[in-house]
Amino acid sequence: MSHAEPAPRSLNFIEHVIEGDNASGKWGAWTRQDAASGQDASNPDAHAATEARIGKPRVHTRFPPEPNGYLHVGHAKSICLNFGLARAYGGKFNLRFDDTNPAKEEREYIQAILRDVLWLGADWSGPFGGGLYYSSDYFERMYEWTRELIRKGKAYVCGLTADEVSQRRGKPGVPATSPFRDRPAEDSLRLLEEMRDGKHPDGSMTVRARIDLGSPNFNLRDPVMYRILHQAHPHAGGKWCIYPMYDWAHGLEDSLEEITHSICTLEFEDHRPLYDWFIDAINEARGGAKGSGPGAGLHSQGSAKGEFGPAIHHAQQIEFAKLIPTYTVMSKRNLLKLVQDGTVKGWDDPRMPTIAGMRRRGYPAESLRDFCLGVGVTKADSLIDVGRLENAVRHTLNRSAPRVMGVLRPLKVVIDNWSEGKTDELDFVINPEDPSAGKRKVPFGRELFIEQDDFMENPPRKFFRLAPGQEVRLRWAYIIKCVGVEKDAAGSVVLVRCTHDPATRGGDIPLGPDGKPVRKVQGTIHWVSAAHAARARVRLFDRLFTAEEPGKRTGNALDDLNPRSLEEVEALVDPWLVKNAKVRTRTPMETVHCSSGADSPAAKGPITCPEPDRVQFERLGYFCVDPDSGPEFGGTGQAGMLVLNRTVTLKDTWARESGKA
RNA sequence: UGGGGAUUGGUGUAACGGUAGCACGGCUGACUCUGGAUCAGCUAGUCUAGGUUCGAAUCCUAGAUCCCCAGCCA
Repeated sequence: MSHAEPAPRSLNFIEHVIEGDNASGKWGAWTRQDAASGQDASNPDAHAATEARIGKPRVHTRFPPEPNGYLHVGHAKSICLNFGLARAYGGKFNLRFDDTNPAKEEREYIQAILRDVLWLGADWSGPFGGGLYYSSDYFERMYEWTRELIRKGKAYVCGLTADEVSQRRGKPGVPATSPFRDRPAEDSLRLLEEMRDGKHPDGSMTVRARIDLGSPNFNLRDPVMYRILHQAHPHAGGKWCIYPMYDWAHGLEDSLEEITHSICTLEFEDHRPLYDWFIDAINEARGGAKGSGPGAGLHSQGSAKGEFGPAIHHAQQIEFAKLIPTYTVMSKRNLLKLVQDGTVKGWDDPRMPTIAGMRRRGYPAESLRDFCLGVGVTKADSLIDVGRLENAVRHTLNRSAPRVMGVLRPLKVVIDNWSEGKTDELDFVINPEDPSAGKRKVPFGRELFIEQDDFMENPPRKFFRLAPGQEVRLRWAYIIKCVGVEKDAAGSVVLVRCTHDPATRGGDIPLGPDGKPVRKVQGTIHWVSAAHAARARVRLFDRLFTAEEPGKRTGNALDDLNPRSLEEVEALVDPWLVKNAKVRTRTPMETVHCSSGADSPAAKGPITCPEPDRVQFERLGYFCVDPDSGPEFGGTGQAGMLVLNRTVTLKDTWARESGKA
């Protein structure tokens, strides 16, 4: 063992389960037919992945969002996990809308979710994609299965109202009750049909599973399978007025899609016995092997066996702890409230922890993926320092973002020994981390602006910036020396007079006879030329909440809102931005394989996504173009207006140190 | 009080009876035309009490603490 082997990445507990399943052959192997279904056949990469898949152990995951809001960073973790597993094991990943409750769901959310999932790179019809599905496309089958369970004596139509069910729920040790539990199957079958036909009002009756009214697990106390809801559905339209409950539907969806590993969050752990019960109940008196392996799924054509047909597929559910970052709220209820209250300007407000918000804020998809990968997967509740997400963003952007100079809070500087009207063109390194990015020119003149923070009349020790009598380097320009200040009536410095050293053009200090620089200048500050600078409206964001865990104190997260989460300043920026920066419209994917064909909102055209250009303002942070900018910047705002978002600051050890003092 | 989960440095996460490791943060220092980046070093941990064992984060017993569940939400 003389040479170092690259350490294999340690597996998380879900990967251990999968590797165990693969070793034992639990889920069988991909067949030729199975391996390609759900994918875009015209994609050559998909074809290659399909060929590679045939014969390998099946790993099929899914991400099942309800379209009742925008996706947030917690969903991003689930997407990365599920898609990442499919890719790592050469399997497939489905996107499935869990659209069982039309009261809360909207088409706008469907579109937003498609955009966000694709933006993150979880391409459901690409090489590792299994297609796009809607639970509502399965309603007919679920209805048939419901009839089957009634016929088997495992379900019944219950005439209790919601309040009555609640009153009769029982307590630990005290069983629930229902007077309708022994209703004859023929009666239930007839009532179910009437429910479907719209003959009964909302809330008047439900279909319930006959399981165990005394179970210590309340999910098993005859849970509701169907409720009446006379409401149009964003995907199914007006076809239904009864809708399946999530608990009844979810395992069936996984079954139909032949999902192997159904990954969800911890709160569904004690629903698992219910899902298992439903599948077992359907498989009772059916043929074929129960419990595992492909059954009567969407893509297989198993021959009918047993009274009710072949056994259906039974996915394995695995639960993990959801992602909770500090200083943010994750519940859709709270996020929706922020939007409806007008606390933020919409689901994609850059302060929101939504994927759309983070994209608009300037976070690259790659950073989100790195972050999600980095936090790991376990069953232990964990609070993730949101600074970790910000670090991931800095890490990506440091390598990729072009540098530019801009002054947020301008202070005027006049170079006394620079002649009026004279302009110099200086070389500016576009990205020191990426020499291939090259150089460009930046204009310099007699009047400049620097950052107010970069000048102090009475500086503390170790203030390596501009101060009376002190020298500083202007980035890529000249060494200047402060020779005087002018103040307004209130005594504030409004203008700094300096001289420049012509021998330091480009920012280099001349070398002495010994080959060493003749003097040392500690500080370098950024600047813009007053005659050339462009104006920009810059939005500076702070955390939306002031508490690590919003709502921990009072129970209401909104009590911890940060009243100063947004500040807007008029900045002066490098004119280069005006010609080069914009919000670009990307088309992440042209074709979409979908269970419901041309009826799907997704099938109505390519999915487009705004992707803002990002830059680093040297010494300040990363910024991106906001769509509130004018049309010339790819936005929808007032013509000529450039609006920038501060994505994240640079690490600032000076601010921390000087703050301590 | 019934049921279901969880507990390893400040934070996140490995180790599956055999040297408690990694990442982030923090602290030093080097380097630097961004007080950025980069590089090097340091820092600090098995919830508690018993038990089994040559050996326990890991197995057993008892306890503590935290999270989830009693929607016709998902």
